[in-house]
Amino acid sequence: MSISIDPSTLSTHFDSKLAEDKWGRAWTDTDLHRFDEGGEGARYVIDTPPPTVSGSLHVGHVFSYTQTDVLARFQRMCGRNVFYPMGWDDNGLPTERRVQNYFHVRCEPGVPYESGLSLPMADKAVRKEPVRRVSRANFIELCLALTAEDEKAFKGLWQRLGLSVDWSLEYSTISPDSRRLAQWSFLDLHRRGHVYQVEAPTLWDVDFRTAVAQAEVEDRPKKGAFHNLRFGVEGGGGFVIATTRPELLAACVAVAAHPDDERYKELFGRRAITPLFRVPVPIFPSPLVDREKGTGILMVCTFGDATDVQWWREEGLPLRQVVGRDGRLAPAEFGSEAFPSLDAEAANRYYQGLAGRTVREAQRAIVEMLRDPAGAAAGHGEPPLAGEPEAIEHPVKFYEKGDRPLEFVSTRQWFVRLLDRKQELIDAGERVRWHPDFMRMRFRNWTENLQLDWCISRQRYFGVPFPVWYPLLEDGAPDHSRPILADERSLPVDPLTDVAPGYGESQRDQPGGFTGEPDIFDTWFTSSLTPQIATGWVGAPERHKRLFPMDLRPQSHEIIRTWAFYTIAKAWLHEETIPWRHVAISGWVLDPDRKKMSKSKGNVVTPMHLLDEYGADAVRYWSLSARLGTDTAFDEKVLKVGRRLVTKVFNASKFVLAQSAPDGPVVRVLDVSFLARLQETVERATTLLEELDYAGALDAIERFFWSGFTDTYVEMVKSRARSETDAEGRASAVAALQLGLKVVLRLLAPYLPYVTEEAWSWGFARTQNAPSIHRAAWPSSEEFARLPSIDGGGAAFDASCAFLEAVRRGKSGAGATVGRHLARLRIAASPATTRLLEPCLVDLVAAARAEGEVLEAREGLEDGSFEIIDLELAEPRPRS
RNA sequence: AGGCGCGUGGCUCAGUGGUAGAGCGCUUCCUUGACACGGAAGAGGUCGGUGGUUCAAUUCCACCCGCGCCUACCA
Repeated sequence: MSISIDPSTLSTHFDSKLAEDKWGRAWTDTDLHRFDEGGEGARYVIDTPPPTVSGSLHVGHVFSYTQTDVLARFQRMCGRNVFYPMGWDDNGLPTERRVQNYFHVRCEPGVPYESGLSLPMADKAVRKEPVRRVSRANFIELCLALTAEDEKAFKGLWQRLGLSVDWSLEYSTISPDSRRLAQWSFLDLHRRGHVYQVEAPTLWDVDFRTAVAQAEVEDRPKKGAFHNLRFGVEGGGGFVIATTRPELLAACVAVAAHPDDERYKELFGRRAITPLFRVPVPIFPSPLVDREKGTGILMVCTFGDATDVQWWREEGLPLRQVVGRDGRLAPAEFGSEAFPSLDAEAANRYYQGLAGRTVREAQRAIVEMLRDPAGAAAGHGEPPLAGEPEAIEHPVKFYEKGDRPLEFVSTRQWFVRLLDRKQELIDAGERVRWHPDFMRMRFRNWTENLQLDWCISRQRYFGVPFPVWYPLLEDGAPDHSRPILADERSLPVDPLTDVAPGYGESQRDQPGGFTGEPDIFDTWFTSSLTPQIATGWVGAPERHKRLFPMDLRPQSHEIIRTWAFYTIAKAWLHEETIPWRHVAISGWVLDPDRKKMSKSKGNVVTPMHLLDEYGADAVRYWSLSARLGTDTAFDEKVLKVGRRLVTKVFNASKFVLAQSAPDGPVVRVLDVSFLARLQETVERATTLLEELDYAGALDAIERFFWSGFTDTYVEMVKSRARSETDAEGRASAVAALQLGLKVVLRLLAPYLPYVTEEAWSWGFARTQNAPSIHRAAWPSSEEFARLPSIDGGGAAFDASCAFLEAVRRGKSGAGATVGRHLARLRIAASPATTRLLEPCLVDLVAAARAEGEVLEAREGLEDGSFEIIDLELAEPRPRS
């Protein structure tokens, strides 16, 4: 059944805003993207990345999320029952920091709860006041309130973009369901023996005052200096060590040099004496020492770096923790058992000038002390500082969201044991298909280099609490060796308000009673469960079984070591499986100078004005023309190209559907040949999309739409589609045009959902019995099956295009426009090409605006090439 | 330092063992009956460098240079 619309009833231009509003609402009202829970057919299950709702949106969000959406839409049109949820990762430090700044507050657990506290955004005046201290419960309420706001903004953007998310599957990582699953995960890992707690040196951020995991650590180049310090040796003599951290001298517990280093060999086994504090420490050999670095001999402290921690363990060294959790030097009593000294009085005098100071301040202070000869290890002689500090630049470990270097601080933390499962995790990573494939290396590389088990406890507030209490001994100290775990039926629990099993509230924090674990989980401990949260997992085991492992995990490459890694680890530890079969890694959006966009650089592009200016379809086009895994410089030109394509789809649809003819089969060679090329495009695009190469598919579709359909075929059959004399030819042309459009619109639908839906609604929605193009079937070869067969397939169409091109070139060379009529036209082609074009010639002559016999065979010409023998313009026709 | 990726017209990016592609920008031209939020034609590249394999290399291999990222590097 062919369609004929009156184009004058349609607007001249496509109004993207109107369409977005109209169709966005229609899709919501009809539950168009709803996953069919009871559906028996093939499913396609997506583990959508829950964005951190930090309040700020940028084009990077648009970019990667659209790349997922196009795959979801493709799969849905292929008839799969698509499970496409959206989550919000709302808990964690970024949120806490945003809430602190937004309301100008700090969480202070000791402060009493203020019922009904709600604060406005802090203005300038408020910011000048001292920070407002609020209780933990109030702080959490503020976090929840602000993230709810932020989530609204994100959801608005997603809907405007046309993400075909099933919003009934929306979740957040702080919701009661997520808390329950995260706590259940902890209990399960505990049951399986995968978690442990230990008091041990841990990477510690002194500003956030929390432990952090290896995955959240990054190195930053920092200026520092080698300080050469003279150490004494018991029984006389001395040597010079080099250190970048002289402020840790009081924490020195040993001295080490390379076992083969002739300079220091005779020192091994003897004891060194530190300057200022005059602490005797062992001198031991270690192959880990680099003879070339510094002076080749170094001091071992509590703790300057990871090697110090290693030596502390291996050599059984004592603990002298001088850097406190707040980043200041803690009090120390020299002459005590922990801090021995040959001259305790002098040591304490020196240390008094350091205690309470920050690490930076302490370094400045101690360097001055070290210039005093009285500080020498022997109590006299040369000053401990040999020469001036030598400035160097070296990498320093920072928490990725922190501002001051991390310290190793010995604290009690919970860990998930991973180091003994490296190989299993690497193998699991190999069983997942990575797109592009080389991203697999990132995962492998990271896993192989893993140094520490996963520290999952954070000394923070807005997050999922550990479902754990501890008994209090008679002296009131908690007994961490006997944690009381929550009953899994009681989850989620908050041990700070819920009572430990077997106790009464009156026993909280009383000797002989219990105390709640105040720590919360690392955010990744919960976000690594997004597949399980989305499926329902323990609460819905049957559903979980149906949906897990999932099909697709889209994400960006910088979080392979966190999100992908932890998610694979969790799935392995809990169920000995992989969480998903495919991972699609999106690239970054870079600024036009190819620099990473970041708030601190101030080069972030926000998306809303782009949607207003170019329309959602054009913005999607920009996102979808970038290949997976490839970083893309933001370029507004591509948005313009997208908008041009949208316009073209709109106009071409209008034209095609305005043609009318009685129903009839496609019979003409040109029409069949055109459709043969289209069919190839369908096959190619389908193959590429199945391989997640949406950008390659778009390229193929767009190229055909533009140069095969609108620039050429439409022009070739314009005349016949309106013919008053050739009824059969007219029917064939209109049928082919409409079939072509019907196919092309569906090919473009996942990319440009709004304009294709609009055009679809003009007729195909009715004739195809598919009210929405997004639930219409993806084009397949079957639709081309009833066409007559012709020799050469698309060859006649290709030759026709080349013919038209030659004519246009000729006209342009003669200074005429495409539409100019020709008084005379003679073109030569090879005999084979002439034969091939014979059945198409009527159309081509009409399209050329010529008359009569125009094509003649000539030996010696290459097949498919044309030579203009004669071309004479007709007199310009006056406009009627 | 190791690994991975990238280097193609002014710009953004495709692509391929056999004559180099698109869009933008640029030049010239056009309000033709879907479309000026359009259209036609044209100029513009020794495909980072050097070797090698091959009848043939921009494509495969080796080395080098430049850029980016990941990992390691706090004495």
